[in-house]
Amino acid sequence: MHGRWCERGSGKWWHGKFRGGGYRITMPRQIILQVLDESKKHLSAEEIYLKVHQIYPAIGLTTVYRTLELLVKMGLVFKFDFGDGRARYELSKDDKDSNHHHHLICTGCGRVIDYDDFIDEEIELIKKTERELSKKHGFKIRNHIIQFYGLCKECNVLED
Amino acid sequence: MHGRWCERGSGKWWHGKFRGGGYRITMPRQIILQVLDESKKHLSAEEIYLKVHQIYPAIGLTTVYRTLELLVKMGLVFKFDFGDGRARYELSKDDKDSNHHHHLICTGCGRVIDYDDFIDEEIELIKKTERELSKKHGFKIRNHIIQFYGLCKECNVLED
DNA sequence: TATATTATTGAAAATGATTATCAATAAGGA
DNA sequence: TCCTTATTGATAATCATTTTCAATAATATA
Repeated sequence: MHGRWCERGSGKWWHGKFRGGGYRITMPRQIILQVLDESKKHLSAEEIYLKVHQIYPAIGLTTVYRTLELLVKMGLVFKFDFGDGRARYELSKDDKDSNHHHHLICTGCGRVIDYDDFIDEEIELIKKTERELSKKHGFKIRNHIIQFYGLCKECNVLED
Repeated sequence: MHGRWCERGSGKWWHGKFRGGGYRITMPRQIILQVLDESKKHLSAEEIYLKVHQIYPAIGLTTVYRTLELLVKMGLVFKFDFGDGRARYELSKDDKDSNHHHHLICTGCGRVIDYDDFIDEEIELIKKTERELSKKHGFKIRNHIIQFYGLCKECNVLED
């Protein structure tokens, strides 16, 4: 259960981040976050717009883009690119690495497979690498992308 | 030394791949590959076009795009996206993992740092992961992207 | 080597995702 | 409730990448 998007008073986990940044809590922003929260998949701006539009038709595509940009800047949302010309967005609740995953992309048909059955090793290594890079280059690392590219079973057959 | 792009007879390492695929070896393609070969950095289509244009002004931007697309399809070139709205291209000579590297990207100013001083573990783990994914999902993995996102030293200071 | 076939090319137009503009609206503080 | 100003939505503008199509040039063939 995710709770109603319109709960009074209490406010959502992200309300503080908004207020702290001087950003207002508006209907479009609430709905866009709701949509992102309810769909675990990486949606394109247009897909988000369509879902948002079903809940609250008055919201325009421009606002969706603007809000996503803001959310990315705030670190609440992560923006991916799978090479098909449109960006994908995903809520980046880094609470205990839940729902975190990497991607396996078929360059033949564009299919994207999420995988999250990392070996613990992988997570350990990422953390270690982050620490090293952070130290060496003075970066404050916030996120990472790991994507493997190749041909899926079907596309493999068609190949040469 | 890279040799002249126009060597006779002998032909370049990629001639076979072209002939085998039924693709013709043309001047634009030779020059584009030359430019990619001489510049180790990830260039955008426009940047490639400008360099190509200096060598052989008759080549148009369209051809650059088309050729890059072909090279990517053939697996000779790899296409990256750093989130600034334009794709980057890099020769993917997978000869002994030379020149292979990962990226560290500043979401503040867009700066991109390559790093290739992997921990041995890192390479091992990637290979292992590739094997596992390959087996589990039936993919024939050809390449991967690993990118860390964060704020560089300068942008870090400006932040909140 | 000359010729036929057809992949490739370049210029210009089209596309499609994303961004800027600007007047109207609504959040949140006073 | 009123005021200030962030936010919004419709439209137009951008800008990277694709498509179109007639002209050209790389190979195969004679």
